[in-house]
Amino acid sequence: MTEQKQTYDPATIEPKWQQFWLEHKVFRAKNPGDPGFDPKQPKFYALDMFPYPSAAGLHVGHPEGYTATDIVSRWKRAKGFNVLHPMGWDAFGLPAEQYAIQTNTHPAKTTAANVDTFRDQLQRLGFSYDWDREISTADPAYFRWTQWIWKQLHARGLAYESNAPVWWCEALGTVLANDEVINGKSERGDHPCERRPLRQWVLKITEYAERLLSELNTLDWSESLKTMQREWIGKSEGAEIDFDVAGHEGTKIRVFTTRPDTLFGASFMVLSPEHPLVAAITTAAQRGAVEAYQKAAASKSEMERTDLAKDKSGVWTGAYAQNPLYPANDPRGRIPVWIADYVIVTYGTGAIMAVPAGDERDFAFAQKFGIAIPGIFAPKSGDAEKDAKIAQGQLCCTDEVPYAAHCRTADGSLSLAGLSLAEGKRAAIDWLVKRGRGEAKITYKLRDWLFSRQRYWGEPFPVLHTQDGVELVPDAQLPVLLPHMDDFKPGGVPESPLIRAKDWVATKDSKGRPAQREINTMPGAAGSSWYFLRFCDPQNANEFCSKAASDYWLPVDLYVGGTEHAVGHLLYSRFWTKVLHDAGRVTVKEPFHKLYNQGMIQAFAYEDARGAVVAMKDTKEQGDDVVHATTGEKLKRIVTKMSKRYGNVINPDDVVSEYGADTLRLYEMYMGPLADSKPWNPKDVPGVFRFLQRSWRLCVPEYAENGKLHAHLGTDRPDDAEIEKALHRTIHKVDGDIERLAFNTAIAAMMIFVNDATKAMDRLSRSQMLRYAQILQPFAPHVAEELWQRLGGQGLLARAPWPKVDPAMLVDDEVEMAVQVLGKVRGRITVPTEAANDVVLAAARQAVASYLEGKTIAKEIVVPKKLVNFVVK
RNA sequence: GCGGGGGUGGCGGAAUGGCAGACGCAGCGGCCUUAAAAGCCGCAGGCCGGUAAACGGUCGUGAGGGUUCGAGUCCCUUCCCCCGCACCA
Repeated sequence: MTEQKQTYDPATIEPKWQQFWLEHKVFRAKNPGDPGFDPKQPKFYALDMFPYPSAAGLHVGHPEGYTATDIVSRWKRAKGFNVLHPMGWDAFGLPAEQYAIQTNTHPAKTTAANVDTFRDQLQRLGFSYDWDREISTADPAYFRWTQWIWKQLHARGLAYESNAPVWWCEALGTVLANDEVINGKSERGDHPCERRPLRQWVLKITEYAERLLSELNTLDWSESLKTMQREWIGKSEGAEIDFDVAGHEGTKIRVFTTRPDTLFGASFMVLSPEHPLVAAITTAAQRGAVEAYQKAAASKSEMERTDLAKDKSGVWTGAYAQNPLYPANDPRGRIPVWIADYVIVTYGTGAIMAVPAGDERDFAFAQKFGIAIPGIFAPKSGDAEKDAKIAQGQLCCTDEVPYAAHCRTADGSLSLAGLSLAEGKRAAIDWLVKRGRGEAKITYKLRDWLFSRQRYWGEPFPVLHTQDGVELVPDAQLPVLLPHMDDFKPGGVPESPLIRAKDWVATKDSKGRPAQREINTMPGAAGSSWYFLRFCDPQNANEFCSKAASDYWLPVDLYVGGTEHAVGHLLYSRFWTKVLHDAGRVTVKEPFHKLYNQGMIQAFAYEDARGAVVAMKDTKEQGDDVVHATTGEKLKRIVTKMSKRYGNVINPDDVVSEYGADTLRLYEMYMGPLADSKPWNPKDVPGVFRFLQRSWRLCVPEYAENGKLHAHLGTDRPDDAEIEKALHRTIHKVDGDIERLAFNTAIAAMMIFVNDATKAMDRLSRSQMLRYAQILQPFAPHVAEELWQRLGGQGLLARAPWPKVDPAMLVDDEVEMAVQVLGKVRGRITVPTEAANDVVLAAARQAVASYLEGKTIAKEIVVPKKLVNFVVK
């Protein structure tokens, strides 16, 4: 007999099962038409936001969301669902190209290497992906269809070339989309950007603004995320109004306003400095000042412009506009036209009617430049002083208040007094429409999607520039491949590095005449805008995704990822899905039914008295404190992002080699609620490892022949009633907690079970341990599978059904109830669970008799199975 | 400034308006061991009283008020932190 120590050793268990799962394609999802596909089986599509395979490898943030969807996937499989749980690579993009420039390695090569690393790392974590569905956006077999979808957009008039100003980033050598620029700096790298006119491909996402907005309501997304999208789309309802310009017959300035009802209070007008009419209407006397202001505004970066937001600036053009409400000779209708940079050329019409009485910004401007502020409201709030100020235009009012009596035209055709705000708007618009001076108008902040980049490492456009204009590459000739190049350095404005691939650029059009290929490439978000579709049918060589496959799998039932894609990726994916829906290619209108944002995994760092973060290598523990290693200064612990600079980055590989993948998965789920940001605490990791070890120990004795279990688990024996009850409760709790993505409390429940079971070790039955392994499986699949096998479970645990909960096991015969007097617990009683109130009360009175003595009971409250409260006097 | 989320032990966090602090970490005590580690068993919010234990009292979920028999949870006021948007007419 060879007894040896049987320790829980993830390093041997985990690779064994990973290999088994992979080789036997255990997690393969069947599509309609596949052999063995069962149409009666319900489906579940659990999707992760696929990673950009960076050279740095996997970050501990990745497995957080990935573990969450994996738990749900494994649980759904056990519940009888056909589960689609795929993984792939968002492989085109700037970093690979930047890296290629630095190291002179082709991005295809580095990307392939990074993908291999990521795949290895993910496979070491035991995720139940269907690896037969692995896709990469940089794979020609994939981007062939990205190009094809782009052609669909083009065919529907949704892709066009534009020369409008776009965000140009000198440091990155490319243009960027609106959501890639934050406060005038690039999201990636934080480089300054500026607006420049360049020829670009643009997608008409604005045509879908209304649907992108209204169909948000059908989705199971967090309110905050929906709000972010709503605000990004930025719908405003109002009117456009034409103003004549004095002395410029036929010239009209059109403004957009959400408050046409305040037209009576318009006392000046503001054009953005870039407005096309500025030059025409500026008087000779003002020309110098106006041009100087325009020049200054143009040279200011967006950053500076917003920095100066507090202080209004502007210049009068010398021109006057005519308020359409007043007759031409009425001085109230003659309003000066200014230019100011608080009016943005790209929003609305780039011009506003300024109503200082009803708009804070206009009020501030009027005050600064001494422009009249005609009062237009007659509020009756009870605060007489405030009301008077508003009436006289000394105070700005943006709330709904009654209109002043003088808000009426001379002929009485428009009179606002007595109307509500909504009625006032309606009346003003009707009046303007009738006279051809304006119309109701809805405006969106959402801009069209700038869809080209001056870079090498992206999808080429299937576009030829011929002498007759743009010609598209026929479907049969897709994909248009990237040419091989050795030098990818940005070529500067406006050429992408592709311009140097002369043999590639020079080609022939369909008539055999010389033509040039489009040298811009698609942005990173192109491939990720439809990958969830390709996962449904990843190997299809004839279509981007068969309708049968997308009809079956879509929408995604659960999509988990970071909040950083709130407006970019998620909006673009919704847009493409809607376009493909309109084209009759997919049935769903929305791709992602339930979306869940995981929080960020942060880290501890230590800062000194000056508030500067001290790198981890310069700190040391001293008793309960952490001090500066050289100066000995006591440091303060803070929670911050993981950063190379601070030296507090946790590498998932290290955690796996020290504790195993099951521990990593479990720890990340145990840290706290999935949606919360929370710091990684290395000291907490052994806690969940110990839990797995205790789970192991329930089945495997410390010293035994290899593979041997506790003797009592070798035979079938009746289940101990107490343990059985605890087990059913645990299964029930874990079920409910997975459903609501509360993995931390599910794990806590299993810990309680293991603690109880450890104390009753010799009463455990094999059946109980098998069921425990089943509920542990979604969280810690390797150790669970190993225990299942050793216990002689039937087949593979990964394919075993979820254990049944007997509702009778969830109720006790007796319950303990707290007895309160005036809300304070003064005693406890144990009564039959279904005891009548009077029985409960009798027991309760007895339990707290000493507190009731000499008092009158004013009220008795019984909360069944919980407590009794006596209100006494 | 506007919008959203949040403030609970030494730390991460639990709590359908019903016994605050589950579970884990760190801490303390014990068992095991020559010893240590590991493991196992147990204790553990603060304060006051009690030689001590049992126990008893009292305070306690950022602060202040309110509703309620009862509030971490609901309402009002206020402070602080995080995220998003930011002159969008």
